[in-house]
Amino acid sequence: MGEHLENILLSPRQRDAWRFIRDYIATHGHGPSLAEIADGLGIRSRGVVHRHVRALADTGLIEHLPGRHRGIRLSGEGDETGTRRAVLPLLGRIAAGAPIEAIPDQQQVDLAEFFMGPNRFVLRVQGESMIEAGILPDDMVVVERRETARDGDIVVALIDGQEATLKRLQHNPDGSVTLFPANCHMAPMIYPAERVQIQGVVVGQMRSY
Amino acid sequence: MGEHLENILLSPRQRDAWRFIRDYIATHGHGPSLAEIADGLGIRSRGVVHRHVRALADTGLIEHLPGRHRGIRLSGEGDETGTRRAVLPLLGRIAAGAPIEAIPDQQQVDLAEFFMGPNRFVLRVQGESMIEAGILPDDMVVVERRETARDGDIVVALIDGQEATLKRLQHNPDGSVTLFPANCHMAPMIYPAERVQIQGVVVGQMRSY
DNA sequence: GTTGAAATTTCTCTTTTTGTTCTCTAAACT
DNA sequence: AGTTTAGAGAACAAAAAGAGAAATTTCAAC
Repeated sequence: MGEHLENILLSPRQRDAWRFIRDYIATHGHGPSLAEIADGLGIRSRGVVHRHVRALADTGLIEHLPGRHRGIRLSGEGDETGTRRAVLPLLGRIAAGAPIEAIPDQQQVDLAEFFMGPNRFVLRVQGESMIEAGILPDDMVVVERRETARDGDIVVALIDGQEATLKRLQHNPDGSVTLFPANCHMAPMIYPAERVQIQGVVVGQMRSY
Repeated sequence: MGEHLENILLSPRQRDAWRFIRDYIATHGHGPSLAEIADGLGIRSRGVVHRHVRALADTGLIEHLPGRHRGIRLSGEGDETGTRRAVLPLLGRIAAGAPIEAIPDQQQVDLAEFFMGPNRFVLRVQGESMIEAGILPDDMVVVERRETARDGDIVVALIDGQEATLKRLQHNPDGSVTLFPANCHMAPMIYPAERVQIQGVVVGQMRSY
């Protein structure tokens, strides 16, 4: 266990950098250059990035080999005692015709990366209106709070300020909107735009058996 | 020591602030700034918020690192480094007929609790064989490695040691097993037990839009 | 090896954001 | 009366973040 990472607190920007570095290493297999981090974060100055990197190294989150090109590595953070890093190995594709043990090159799926984001929340689904979109009763949907959505998005819509439903959205040329259920036994509903208030857009879905 | 008496010690406005901070950290992964809290509570003065925050810190509900930007974190949470707690607020049930903001008393969904467990891994789904069970192509399924399963379980099955598929399992009286696709365009398949090797049971499913 | 592009480090300076400390006001409650 | 809770707003201090440039080192091609 070693180092206590207790009293550290990353600033938002440092967290951005840390996220970028993690993703970069996961994708490329080696560390990013300062310029690449800068580019990834929309920073124009490598000096700024260097400051962030050093801050991250101070916390122990990364290992920083000074002077080396791409001298950034992730430092021992995988192996805590089975606690709650929401990470599962990704073994590959099912129906691919290979025994599972045989699949090499394990990636990892980070549930946090998969689902977390600003202004997101979870709703439990009631009813079968989206069943043909693979959203079953009692599933959980991850919703990002937003007031507008694009055609085809699955949205949480509030009708007349009263009834909240999960439907697929489409704007009509005449200004009205149509809410499509994904269920052939239910009819689409057309409303004037004023009566429909978008509360969020579905960005994820999960189910536990 | 005797500080679990939160509800008694907090003034109404302090409780508002406490709730806001909790939700903010849950969704954003880092603490709010005083201005953001002020905005969230409809307060125009950061000084007022500062007073509330300090009161909350005195009760021990939050930890307040003085001077630091966004230096608020939930006490007892040593993490918040880069390993975001995979936690989202659960707002309630959709199709329940209430505006989302109105739902009180937020629970939290911990993605780790939801999906993590021993011997679990993730597979990306290929093909439409389980589409009527709400498992679509490119979904991820969480599989728990197991060699036996019960009737009705969705299993990862290896046939003749060659082809891995996702099907619903049923044992037949004669010792054979039937693998049911959840797709009316595909036929169930019956195999002698020796040809079918269970590799795991689906315990979860997730999708990202 | 030598060389030169690419990368890292170290500066200084500026801007933006945030936190802290005031004083003053007002309502609600004892 | 006095006390508690709450808010507004101003003024200042400090932290965080960025720009840009110069100096230095690494590293790979030659």
